Amino acid sequence: MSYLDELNESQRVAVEHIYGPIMVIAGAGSGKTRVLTYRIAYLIEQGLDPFHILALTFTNKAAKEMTERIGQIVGAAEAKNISMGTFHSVFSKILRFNAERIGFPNNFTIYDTQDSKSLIKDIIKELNLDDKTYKPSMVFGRISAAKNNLISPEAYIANTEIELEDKQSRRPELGRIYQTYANRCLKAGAMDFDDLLYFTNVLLRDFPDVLHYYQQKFQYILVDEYQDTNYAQYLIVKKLAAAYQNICVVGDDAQSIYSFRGANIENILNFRKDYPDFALYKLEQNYRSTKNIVEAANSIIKKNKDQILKTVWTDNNEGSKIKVQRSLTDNEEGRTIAQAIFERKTAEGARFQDFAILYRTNKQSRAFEEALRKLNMPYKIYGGLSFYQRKEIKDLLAYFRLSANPHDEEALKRVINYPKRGIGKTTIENIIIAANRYGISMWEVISDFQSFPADVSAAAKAKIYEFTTMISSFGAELDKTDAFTLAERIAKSSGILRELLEEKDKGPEEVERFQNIEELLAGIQEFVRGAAPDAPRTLADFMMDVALLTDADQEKPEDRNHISLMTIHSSKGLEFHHIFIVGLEENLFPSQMALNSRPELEEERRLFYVALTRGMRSCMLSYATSRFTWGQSIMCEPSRFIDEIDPQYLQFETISRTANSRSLMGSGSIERGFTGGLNKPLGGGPQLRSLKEVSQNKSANPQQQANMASLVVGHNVLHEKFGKGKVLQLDGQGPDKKATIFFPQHGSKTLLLRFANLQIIED
DNA sequence: CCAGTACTTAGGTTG
DNA sequence: TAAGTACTGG
Repeated sequence: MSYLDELNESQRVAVEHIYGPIMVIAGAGSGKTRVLTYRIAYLIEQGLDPFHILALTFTNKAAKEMTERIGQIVGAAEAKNISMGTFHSVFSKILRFNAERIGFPNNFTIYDTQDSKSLIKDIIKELNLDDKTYKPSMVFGRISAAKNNLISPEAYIANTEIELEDKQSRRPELGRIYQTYANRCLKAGAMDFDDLLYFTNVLLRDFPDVLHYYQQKFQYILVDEYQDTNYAQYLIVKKLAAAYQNICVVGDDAQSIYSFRGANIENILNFRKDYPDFALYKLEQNYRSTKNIVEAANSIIKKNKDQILKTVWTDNNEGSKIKVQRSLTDNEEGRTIAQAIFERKTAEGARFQDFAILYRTNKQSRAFEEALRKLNMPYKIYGGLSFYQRKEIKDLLAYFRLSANPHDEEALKRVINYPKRGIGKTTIENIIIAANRYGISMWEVISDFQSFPADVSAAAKAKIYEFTTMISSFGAELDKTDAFTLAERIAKSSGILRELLEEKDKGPEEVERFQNIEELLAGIQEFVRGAAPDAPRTLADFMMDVALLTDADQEKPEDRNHISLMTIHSSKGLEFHHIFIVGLEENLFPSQMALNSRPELEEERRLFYVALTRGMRSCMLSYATSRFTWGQSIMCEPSRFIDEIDPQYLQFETISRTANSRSLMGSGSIERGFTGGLNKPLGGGPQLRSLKEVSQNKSANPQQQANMASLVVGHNVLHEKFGKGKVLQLDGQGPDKKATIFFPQHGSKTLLLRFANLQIIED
């Protein structure tokens, strides 16, 4: 089998060992995806029915990529039959098949986080609780944690330990909120993200025949990113694997970065207990990064106490050192990095997609966005507010949702008076009160005031009647009309399209909103077109997992020519030739909230490890000394993580040339040597001082080659003997790189940069 | 009931 | 800063 030759020894063993429980601990860049992919391909080539394979990934993107790669080996038709996807997407489908068993309609809605929080907020208000002690996001977090640990509302209330905990934090009503929330979701026929896992567990726990069915179906189970699974996920896998025990989990404890949403490293350790005769394989050879990057990353992860022993190494080149770049402000950081990318791209002929800017928080993207736009460089911001979370999209989707499931409370509240149709806040409140009193959904109240009297004026009732009639008429079309036709009709007759059309000439934002709606409709059209002619796709089909989609899923290969901007979290699993890890400041990265406990700080460190190991060839670390936060500029100290890297892998740059070079003797970037003494343990004050000393150190220790990497055609340079000149041409790579330079006094010269000792001059 | 305005308060990562 | 909320006057 040819593809097996592409594997190293440990990879190959992990692929060919197909029976029984196995765990693969895979270091960063060690070919983990390759092992998973080939393992599945191998299973199929051994004659195994793809229908019996369950492969769980962490992101939709990973699943899609894997399906494609497997398709290339065994054929797309076969690959399609594998149950592959995120926990959420795979099990939401299973839940739809079996929804009635657990009291849900099979067309249940999936509430996204926004929906959940908005409902919780309403509940807090309805229960007359103080919204400062009960902040929706905090309450949501508690409920989420409970579900991830499979604690039902009843169990939550009955649990004396939790009760005590909540009393001590002066939030004794959390249990009641949880119970109300769960009840309202049930009435609305809605599940939130955590419910998808929670109710899968309930389903497999309470219905042995269902469990048996899926145990037989999924005889071979693979789980990617096992270190990031939470208890609910762990238990699902454990139950499904119980019959055949053909389970393969792949993970890297050093890259566990999701404990905030319940991920549990214990799952890796538990594996040993659940399957005592398991086989353990370690993938330790890194194929992705330079020695410098691998070793720098090793030097930092070493500081963590909790980890499984492994030695990641590489055969790759030494590579250049990791540059540390200081800027004065966050905006200047943006310009500096944009400039650095521009220069490197020109010098090396790199492509835009070779670059990524990685940050801790989404809001940091702005400065880079602006700087890149000014330099006319294409970029794409991943994450942040996704397409499906935009207001106008959510509004239209709410109509779709209501058509499929009119009990969907959040959707109803969202659009019952949008566009404006004279149904006011009081009316809505009174409907909710009535619904709660009768223990039914809002929809049941408004569609039958006769049976369920509510304190609603006759005028309002008339308007509501129009509304319910409209929604019902949409609902009646669901099975008869294809998704696109119906979607378009809804957009029109709901009044949303008209509303947006009217506002269109107000400004560019309004235009964009309108275009977004058009884009959504176009997407639905494509969805319909992709269907087999005998099985037209309905809007309900489209809505099935739209809540689980993210923007990354839409990306097409042809529009990859851009610099990527994303959080480190979303960069997991990706790789780029050149990465820029920015905002390396205390209180930002590591995050302020993580400074209180060792485990949290270690998670931040793992996050930094993940960031570093995304880089294939080069890496730059950047920080600013001041940053705009909440409308004011605050001073920042460099992150402790910079100090924690063994300094032999680092190279310190001075202040960026964009804004400050002029004040520095009129000459551009000046390399300063690093004199050491930075490798002290934690503590901010002294760090800052020593970094300042470094940048003001006049006894230069030139690292000219690195500096010259940024040299581009058109630059003005200064030469010791020939004076000022202009770069006309660049040839050769690495140490052999040479430049043809025109010197007004001496004519054109071709010089090896290694020896030329040039300085770049601004303008 | 609605629209416009003044005021408050965030703070983080994802399916 | 920016978004979301509360209040006020029509």
